[in-house]
Amino acid sequence: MNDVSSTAAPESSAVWLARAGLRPTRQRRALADLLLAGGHRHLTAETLHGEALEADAGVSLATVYNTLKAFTSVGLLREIVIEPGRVYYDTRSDDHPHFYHEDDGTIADAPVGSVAFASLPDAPDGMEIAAVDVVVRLRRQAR
Amino acid sequence: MNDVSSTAAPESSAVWLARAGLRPTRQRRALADLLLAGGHRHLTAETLHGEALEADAGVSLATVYNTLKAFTSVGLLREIVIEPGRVYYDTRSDDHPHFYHEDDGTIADAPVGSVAFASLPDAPDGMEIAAVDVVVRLRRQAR
DNA sequence: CTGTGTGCAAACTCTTTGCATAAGT
DNA sequence: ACTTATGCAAAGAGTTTGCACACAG
Repeated sequence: MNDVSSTAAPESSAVWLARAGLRPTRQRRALADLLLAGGHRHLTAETLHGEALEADAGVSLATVYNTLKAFTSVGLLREIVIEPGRVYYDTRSDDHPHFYHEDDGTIADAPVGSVAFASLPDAPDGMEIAAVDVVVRLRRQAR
Repeated sequence: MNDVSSTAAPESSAVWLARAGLRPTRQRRALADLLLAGGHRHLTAETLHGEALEADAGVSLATVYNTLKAFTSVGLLREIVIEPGRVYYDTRSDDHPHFYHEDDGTIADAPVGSVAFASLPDAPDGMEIAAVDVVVRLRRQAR
């Protein structure tokens, strides 16, 4: 199924962690491997913990939370807040739009370049725009 | 300041409720009055409950939650999800962009028309775009 | 009257935290 | 060795829910 070993990895989890100045503990490497596997992903702490369990990574839920926060704070991940009471993490950390399927609560990247701004607001005095979150909410077409 | 009167006087909470087919109970009228006062607003259940207490409206927190949900489901309000674990309600229920001040967690409407899309993604097959949430995250300018 | 809305408190979900143990440098 | 990370379980925040009573139509 999903072989996590270094065959196709664009970059090893060790490098990924080292670059961010994070200690490459077993758990972090395991989580990083899971995160890096299969391209860009959107997942919750619970989801990742579930995957870690399946992969016999031996990582506690608390550590998953800690690690996701750590990864986010060094710019490796990005938080996505769409549903109340649930935080998604995106392995793509740049500013890009998302589809949100209201029916099943899943998140997906919108096609690259599909959202373009004709204009953006000026930031108020002394402020600057840190990011522009765009969520395209989708629902099943009424027919 | 903020000119609330578009053409007519701010409509009464009773009318507002009736139009939506909601029973005008004392609590709902009180909450609607608070919501309609002072133009468009962004608030949380806790905030509104606090205001209700100050106004001696005699409304429980549970009822505030129920009422906000009820108002939202009939299109009177709109949910805004920006911070994990906290839901904001917007008295403006149309699709419009927001400023989010990361420093203090406050929300404001971005100037009308300040955000315009040059392009929007096509909805996947069988789907349609229900809304496009745009949040411009602001932070204090680095100097 | 009849049914819907309200209030209280307990329950729930997701997330965070304290502290002892284990692992990295 | 010394420091930082991990794991467990308990605490915390925000929100939801069950049930008895009150009120609107």
